[in-house]
Amino acid sequence: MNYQDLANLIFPNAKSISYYEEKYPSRNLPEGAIVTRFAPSPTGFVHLGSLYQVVVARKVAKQTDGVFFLRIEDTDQKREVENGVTGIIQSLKDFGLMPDEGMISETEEIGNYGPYKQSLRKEIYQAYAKHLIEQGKAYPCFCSPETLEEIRQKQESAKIRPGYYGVWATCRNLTVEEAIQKIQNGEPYIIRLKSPGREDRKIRHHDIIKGNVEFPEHDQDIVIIKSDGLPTYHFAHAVDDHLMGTTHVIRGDEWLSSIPLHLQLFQMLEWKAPKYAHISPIMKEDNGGKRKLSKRKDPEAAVSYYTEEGIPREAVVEYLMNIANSNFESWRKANPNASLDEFDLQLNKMSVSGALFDIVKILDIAKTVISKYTAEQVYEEALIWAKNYDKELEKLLEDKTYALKVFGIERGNAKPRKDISKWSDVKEAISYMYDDEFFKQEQKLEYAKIQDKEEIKKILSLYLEKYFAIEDDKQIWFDKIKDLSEELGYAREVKMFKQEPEKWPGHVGDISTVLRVSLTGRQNTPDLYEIMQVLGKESIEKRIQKILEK
RNA sequence: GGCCCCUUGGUCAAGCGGUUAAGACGCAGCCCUCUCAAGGCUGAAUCAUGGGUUCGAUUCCCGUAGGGGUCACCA
Repeated sequence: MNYQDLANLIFPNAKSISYYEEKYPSRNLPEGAIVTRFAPSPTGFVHLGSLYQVVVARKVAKQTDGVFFLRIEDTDQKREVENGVTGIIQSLKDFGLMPDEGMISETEEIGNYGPYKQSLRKEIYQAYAKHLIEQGKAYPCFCSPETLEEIRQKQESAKIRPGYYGVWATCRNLTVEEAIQKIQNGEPYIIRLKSPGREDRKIRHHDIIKGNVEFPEHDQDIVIIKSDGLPTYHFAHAVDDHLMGTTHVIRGDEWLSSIPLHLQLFQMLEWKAPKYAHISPIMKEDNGGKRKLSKRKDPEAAVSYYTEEGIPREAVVEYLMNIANSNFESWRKANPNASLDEFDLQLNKMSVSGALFDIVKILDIAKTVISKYTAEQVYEEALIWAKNYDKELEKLLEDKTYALKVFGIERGNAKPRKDISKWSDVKEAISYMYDDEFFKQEQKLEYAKIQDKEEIKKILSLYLEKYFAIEDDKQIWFDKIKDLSEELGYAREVKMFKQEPEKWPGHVGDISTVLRVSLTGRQNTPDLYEIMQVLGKESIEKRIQKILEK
């Protein structure tokens, strides 16, 4: 009886590993091409931190003519969520971050290195587990969860390192005969790695982001195949990333401490280990302290939050690029309209410590992003958002021709307006451009310097009678406002007024404010001339008339 | 608790033994032919702490404190 017999007894039907090595040959890619992946559990939920990993991983793959693929890690059936894969793929699609290879729907996939869903790869893992058993590098363990718990308690009370290792790993010393006997007796078991590591020795490793790190060798006999026959994360990682030709494992830094184990796994399987880049988490301020952005506590942790708020996805991606490489910001300033593809993202420039999440910064980026949109784009995006989240806005946008005029105000020029940072800002920003909405709130107009009702009426009626002509160009329009001011005894230039303020009751600005408030209900608006052009003669007269009548 | 990682303005950060310690967001002020957003200019604000090493430390080494991660048949 030898290891071979044991292996055959445990996995009688497993194929030889050479079958898989031939089936998945190494990729034929240009020198320096990076193969990366996103490997989430199918919970349907995509965390901002995951999106961050995707942005980074996909970018480095793309810029080296490599491959970015999506692998679903569903080896924990307890965590299985209905349509979990769909949710993930939808999020990637929303953000324009679809993978080159891997799962593309709940059941479909593309690429030659599949299946890309781990539960479908069961026999592959078993083949490799068998291979390890044959070499005496893995063994069946018959310890029950209760036994394991007892061991842990003994270790704890003795204040020694917990775990299944060294003298505590009783099953590693079972003879082949004993193991076979137990299996034939029907005792349940799992497969453990026979770790060759020693805790008193150190390993050194270079992580692309974290730099040089030193750890004790891994010496735990970790589980590689669970009682359900599926592999644990660690084993699946080694097998999959080897077979799928991953060159760079880019993942959250909660995995950093698994490095000794993962390196050991690759060594025992006699494979070249991939390079690792451990990304620092995105943090959140929590009364004084910092903590990881949390799915439970922070709505902004869910990628769906940005969709719901109407924050353009481009802005989120740009923000993430910003966190990834701080030189992105100056690149963007120098190349305001360049595609992200042109930016060269460097993994080794990524920060080693976690950045605090900054919604203000995202919003700042977002308003710049939106300012570059055409009126048509703003309309389309706002409408899509409105359909899902704001029926009133959807209704306002019904008249597309008019909406395009509204969105065209101060847009498309060299210094486009920057006052919308999310689609949920739109209704507030444009509502007064619609008569129905305007008249709803028109009764509570708040004027500024000039408050006197009669004076206001005087200004408005004179303007309407003598100075208002919709066909005026901007210069004439403004000159007329000045003339109006002068005729009413106000300073025609603000500067004149500032020099001798006692000489006048006010200046052009005060007069135009009266007009602005009367026409829009607000003291602050975009360019009044453009607003009036969009409003049109009829609406303007109606709005002013209403005030004069009161 | 063991092991590991981290620490520059309020926030993101550049820096890699000698600098007036960049830049961005935010904040304040000024300017910009009418308000606001934007833009331009100006300003306030930073090297956690104690020891070394060195002619000289933000930068290198050690300790301390603080923060984070990890110690499953979860990923």
